[in-house]
Amino acid sequence: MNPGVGRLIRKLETFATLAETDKRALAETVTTVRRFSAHEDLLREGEPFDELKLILEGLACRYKLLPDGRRQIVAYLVPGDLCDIRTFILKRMDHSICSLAPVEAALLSAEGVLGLMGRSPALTRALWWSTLVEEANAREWLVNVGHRTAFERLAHLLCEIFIRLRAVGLTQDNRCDLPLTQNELADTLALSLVHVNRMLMEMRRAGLVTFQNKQLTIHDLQALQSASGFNASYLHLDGDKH
Amino acid sequence: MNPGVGRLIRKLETFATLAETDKRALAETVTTVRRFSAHEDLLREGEPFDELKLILEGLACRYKLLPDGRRQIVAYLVPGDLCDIRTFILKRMDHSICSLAPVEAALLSAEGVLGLMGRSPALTRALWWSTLVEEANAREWLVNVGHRTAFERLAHLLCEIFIRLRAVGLTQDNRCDLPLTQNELADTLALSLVHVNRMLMEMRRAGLVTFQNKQLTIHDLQALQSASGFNASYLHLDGDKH
DNA sequence: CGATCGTTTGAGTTTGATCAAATGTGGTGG
DNA sequence: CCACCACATTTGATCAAACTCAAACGATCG
Repeated sequence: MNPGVGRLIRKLETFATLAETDKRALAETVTTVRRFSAHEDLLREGEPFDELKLILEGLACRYKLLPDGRRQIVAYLVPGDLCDIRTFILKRMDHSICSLAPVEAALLSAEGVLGLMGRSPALTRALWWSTLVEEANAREWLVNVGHRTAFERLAHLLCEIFIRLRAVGLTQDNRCDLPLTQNELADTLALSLVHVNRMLMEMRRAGLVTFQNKQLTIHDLQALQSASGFNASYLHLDGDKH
Repeated sequence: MNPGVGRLIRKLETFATLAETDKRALAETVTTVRRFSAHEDLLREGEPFDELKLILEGLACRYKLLPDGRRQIVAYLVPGDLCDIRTFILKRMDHSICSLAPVEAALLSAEGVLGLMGRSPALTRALWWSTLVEEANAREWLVNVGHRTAFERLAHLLCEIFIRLRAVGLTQDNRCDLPLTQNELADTLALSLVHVNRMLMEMRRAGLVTFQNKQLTIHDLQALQSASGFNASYLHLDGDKH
């Protein structure tokens, strides 16, 4: 079985202990692994589905387009995240998903996962949990965009990204790969590209953060957190375990 | 059984047909009905729980406080909405819930609902669905606050509120009671009170909307929708039915 | 070695915030 | 019924954060 599924299972197990049989069965729903290049849509608004995508490697985002062509990125997807579990329930996506860097995704049989959910309430609840964590994330972003200054907003986002990547083992010390452009940060934070750039420079000058060549280095996480009012609890990385 | 539960059941049934026994059992989890006055917390961040609250009457909101005391309202709750179903899963609330007007809420036995969910996968999925609709709502608000002008933002919010209230039968023609202050609109839209007032006046002058004495009158819903780029699909009021 | 994409810098503008004060309204108690 | 108070709305004036436009600079790549 593909080892990438392990990240998903590990994530779900921060919430609930799953039976060995469930874990094995989940891993067996993987049909193929597919690669996407950067800036390719993994899933488009309103599209049908017969498979679920699980991010194994790379970085992707959920986004919404406005009539005038501007884009709001509403979430990031890191390895271990499921793209479209909500299509089981909602029938149509109200947003699209796009790779930011090359992505490797496992395709899970929708039928298989549905069947599994029918047999395992524990798994169902674990998947429900994962969507609630995303909801909490969206709410925090709303606060971020609504009530924080540009500097705080950016600092908050960088804290979040770093800590999420650290949780899945994708950081080294105080650094991580972050295949984003300043433009994409702007689309996330609802700021202009120019202003994002200025805030990044300010952070660099202040010795807080360096973001260059797709590498993010956080020189003082503590300071960055308090500068942005960051509190990781909304990420639910520790225990919601019952 | 309390008739107010009917609104919840009707809402859940836009998603899935529920068995008669499930519906009856759900209604029977109601232990009491409790009244809250305006501006009273129904549920505070981090609080324990042993009951679920279902809004029967009135208006409430989810909100988050910032260290500096400013407040972001992140959702409204109307009759038929459950306050805290996510505490089953998340264990701790990462936000609080407060009444905006006097509220009547049914208290459901948490134990009872949990038991019911254990026996009825259909109900579990219906409740999951209801949380996903809230997530979609939060994402749309993120777009609203991030990318729309003050005028559009306010127009969009008024469309949403009106259409949600209409869906639960709480409008008369083009009017509805809306027990909100301009200050609360400001906390929702991440605008200043003064600016919300100016936008409201502008809408009134344009003959689009009147909002006075806690009464909202939408003179031209069509125009208001197109002025704000409103598209109701994120509310999932029609069919996600399988 | 252009070409393309991303970053950086400067100058001027605008949206919406802040501060301050007037006006309106509803409720309470004398 | 009136005086008063608290709260909500309205208006004006000033200010600042972030935007837009424009252009230069720097990498990376075929």
